Amino acid sequence: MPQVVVNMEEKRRVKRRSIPDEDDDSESEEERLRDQRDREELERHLKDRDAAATRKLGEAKSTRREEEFYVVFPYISVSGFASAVALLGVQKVFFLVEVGSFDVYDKAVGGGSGASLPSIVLKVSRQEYLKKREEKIVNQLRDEIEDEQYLFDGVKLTEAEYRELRYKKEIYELVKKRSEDADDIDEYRMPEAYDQDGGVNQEKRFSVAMQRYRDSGAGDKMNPFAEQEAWEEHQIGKATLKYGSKDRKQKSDDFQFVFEDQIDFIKASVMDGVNFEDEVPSESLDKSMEKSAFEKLQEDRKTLPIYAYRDELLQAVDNHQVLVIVGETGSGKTTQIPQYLHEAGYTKRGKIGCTQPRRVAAMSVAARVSQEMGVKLGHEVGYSIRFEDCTSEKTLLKYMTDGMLLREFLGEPDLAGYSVVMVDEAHERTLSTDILFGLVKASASFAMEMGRTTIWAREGQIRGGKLDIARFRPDLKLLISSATLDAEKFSDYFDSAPIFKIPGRRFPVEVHYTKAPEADYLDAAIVTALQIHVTQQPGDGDILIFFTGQEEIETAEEILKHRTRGLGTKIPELIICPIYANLPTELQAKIFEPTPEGARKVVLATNIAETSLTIDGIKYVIDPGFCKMKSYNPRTGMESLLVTPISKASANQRAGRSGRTGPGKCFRLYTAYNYYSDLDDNTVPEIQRTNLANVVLTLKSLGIHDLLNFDFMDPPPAEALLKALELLFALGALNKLGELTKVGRRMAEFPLDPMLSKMIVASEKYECSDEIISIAAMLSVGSSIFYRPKDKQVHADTARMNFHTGNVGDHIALLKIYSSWKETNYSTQWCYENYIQVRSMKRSRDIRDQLEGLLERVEIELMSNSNDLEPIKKAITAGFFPHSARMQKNGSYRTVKHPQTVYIHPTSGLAQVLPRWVIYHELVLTTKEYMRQVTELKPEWLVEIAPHYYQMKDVEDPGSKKMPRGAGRASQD
DNA sequence: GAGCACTGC
Repeated sequence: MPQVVVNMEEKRRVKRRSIPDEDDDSESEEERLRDQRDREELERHLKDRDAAATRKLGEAKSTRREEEFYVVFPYISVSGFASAVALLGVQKVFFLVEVGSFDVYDKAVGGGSGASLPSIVLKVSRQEYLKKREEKIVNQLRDEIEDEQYLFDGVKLTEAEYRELRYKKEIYELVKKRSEDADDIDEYRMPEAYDQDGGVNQEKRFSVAMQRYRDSGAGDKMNPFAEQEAWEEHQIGKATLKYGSKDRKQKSDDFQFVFEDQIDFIKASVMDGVNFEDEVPSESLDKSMEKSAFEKLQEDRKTLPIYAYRDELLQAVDNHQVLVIVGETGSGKTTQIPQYLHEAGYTKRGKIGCTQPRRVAAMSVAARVSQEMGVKLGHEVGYSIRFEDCTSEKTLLKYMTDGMLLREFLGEPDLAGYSVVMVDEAHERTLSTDILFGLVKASASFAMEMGRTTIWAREGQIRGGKLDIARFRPDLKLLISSATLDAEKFSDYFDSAPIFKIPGRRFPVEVHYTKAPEADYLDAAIVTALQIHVTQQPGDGDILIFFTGQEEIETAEEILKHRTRGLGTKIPELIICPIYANLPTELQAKIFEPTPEGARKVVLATNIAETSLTIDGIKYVIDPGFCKMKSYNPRTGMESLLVTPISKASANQRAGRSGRTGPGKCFRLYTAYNYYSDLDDNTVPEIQRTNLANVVLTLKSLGIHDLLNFDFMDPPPAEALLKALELLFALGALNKLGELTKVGRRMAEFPLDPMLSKMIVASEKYECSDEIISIAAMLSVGSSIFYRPKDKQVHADTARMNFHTGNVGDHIALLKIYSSWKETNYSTQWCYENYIQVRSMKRSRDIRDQLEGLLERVEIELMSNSNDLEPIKKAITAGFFPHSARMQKNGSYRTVKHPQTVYIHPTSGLAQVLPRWVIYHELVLTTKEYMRQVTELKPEWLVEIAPHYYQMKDVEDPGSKKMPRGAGRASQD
């Protein structure tokens, strides 16, 4: 029976593991010793093949030819074990693994007896194993190759065909010779029971074995050899031919691809499937056909795993103010919980809000729930995302993006309209959820200090991390839903809030690791994909490979095309689908097209496929273990994108992508040891690696003064906070006491970086708000405006330079782009002609519209002054004066305030012009320290606009400035 | 002569 696991018991268990010194030493000591033993075993294993650890390509590859390797037998019986030992010439039992758990090494057991063993990993001799495989090659190749002999004589071959054939022949000779030498084939015979003629007819033997395997099905645990056979078959298939194939040429290609360059995987664990067998009961299917769609939806609701927990859940919500809900994918938590709460009457006291990290999620979930409730979207059920508020007075269930709720917080700090707030997907730890948590907790602990009475706090009264404008809301329920890993952490953060667990529904996923680290993961990924493609039935599932970015995806695409080119029908068709966020939308659609019969799709994706979009039909996931991650250096104010190893949470998320429509497999291009010891448990939360200027402004405008003591779940580096405070002070958003000024209050209204907000606020003075909001909108869509296809780079670049005539600077160029587009009545054709991405332009139009609305709110008149660029540049300077740089003699630049050497980004219109003084939008660290989006300015503007920040000595002639201190040049020189 | 993972307001 389902049960509420509210749970001190559960908590204690986990505590014990993480804090070993606590009360029960004996057990943790034992655990520690066991861990150590496992570790030692593992390290020994690693030492055995230490050459593998090299980063060099050649060496790493050579390790694939090691003399010993490991075979995994899951669910094996004792007799099965004995047969396996005999069959494979086992040299050593390496260790035992419990299947069905990630904690392979954690839970490895020492003994080998017992009636039902868990999985066994055996160390076998490669040579022995090869012999066995080769015997099969001989049988299958012989006839075909002999058939082809005549080709050498009569027919003129192409070079490729000739080599192919020769290669095949060589292998044949080699194999034949070896099996003749080793006249001990019988030693490797399949066990008698599998061998109807007791003997020599190898082909029959294999087909019998294969038949048994097919009959028994992959998941059949009654047949101890089923999985083993499947595994072997897979191994054999990888190295040789597709079993039963009639296409000769295909086989030779297999050799070309896989035999030479094969990657060995160890199946290490299985992510258990949960409840995947209890789909809609079949007998109810017929009945439901007759019912209305609405009734059917109601029935579907009852088949969700969460349905069984409905009453307990409502009880738990009733009893606790904060509840952490652990619901795995497919449990139905996002759609059902708000409905349950509504049915239980919570909506009588106020709305139920449910936050999502992504816009599409908020929209689609709302649409689904409105269907289930039989109401029109936007009435009782609605959603609210930026640019689109689909709610009304009637709305009771409101799905929204987390950033949207944060914005609402600004206008309504007690969330008066809500009776329940549910933060979904909290484990993703977006910037907004982290801030929301801090805010809610501050208000909750404030409530606890003040007791049960409802209290209005007077503004400014309470300091030290507590809200001063929030009203205590003892009736507000907070639900936090998260994936398994983080639940304890959330619970601890919210003063041991109870945890409610709901099982999910997904299919099991086999996880395979490489035996040795792969030095070139791009190549390894491609080889693995081809291995899968060639050896597995087409049509059984598509492949998803994770890469770090566009460039990698493009090269992978080329290599794949190159390797499959000219093979025509020799291998099943392979459809290559690249996907990344910057890919034009019409090309993105390709991945959602169903795979044609007899073909296989291979999707080359960035992280976008990890959470943001789901592709049906994926059965194989290849995970090289890297992604690009933004990091921010608060000291230099420099951002950079670094290729970083992913976290365990990420790796599991990726693996799970293969088990959405059926059992899946995940091939990790790193070793199990890497996984357990090198990968972090969780990705560093965004709040710890980003520029906090906007966060600080938001919190300040909510009346939170003491940011250094604000209770963040994972506090950001103090340096980043101080840097943000310093910047806000310089911009005039905060006064010397760190309090929000009038300027700051206006700035906080804009959903932009504070420097952009300041630029807009300052545009009032320079009477050019119309132009400035266009620039701000263009700047905030970022760098995806220009479209630069590989084959038309020159055209794209000349098109771009057209906007730079007169060396007006990048900001003005962006303005020109926007206004030209507007003049063509927002023409798509115009965008194509100028190599500009329509999507980005539409987005900047949306942002601009929003900003225009907000101008009214902060009472800034929309004024245009397009003929004179100087006021526009001055307004930009008013926002970006801390980002000034001066040219040095060698053409590099030096930032004025916190001196460091930087360069103009080559894509800038001013890259060749090199003005004496520039102002830049952002610093990025790529191959060099670059300033992106640069505009020329007059140095005296700095002193005029920001006298508190610059003095004359900062901006005078470089000649005097560059001299060392006290070198005798007075500043008046 | 570089190179922009992904969200969100």
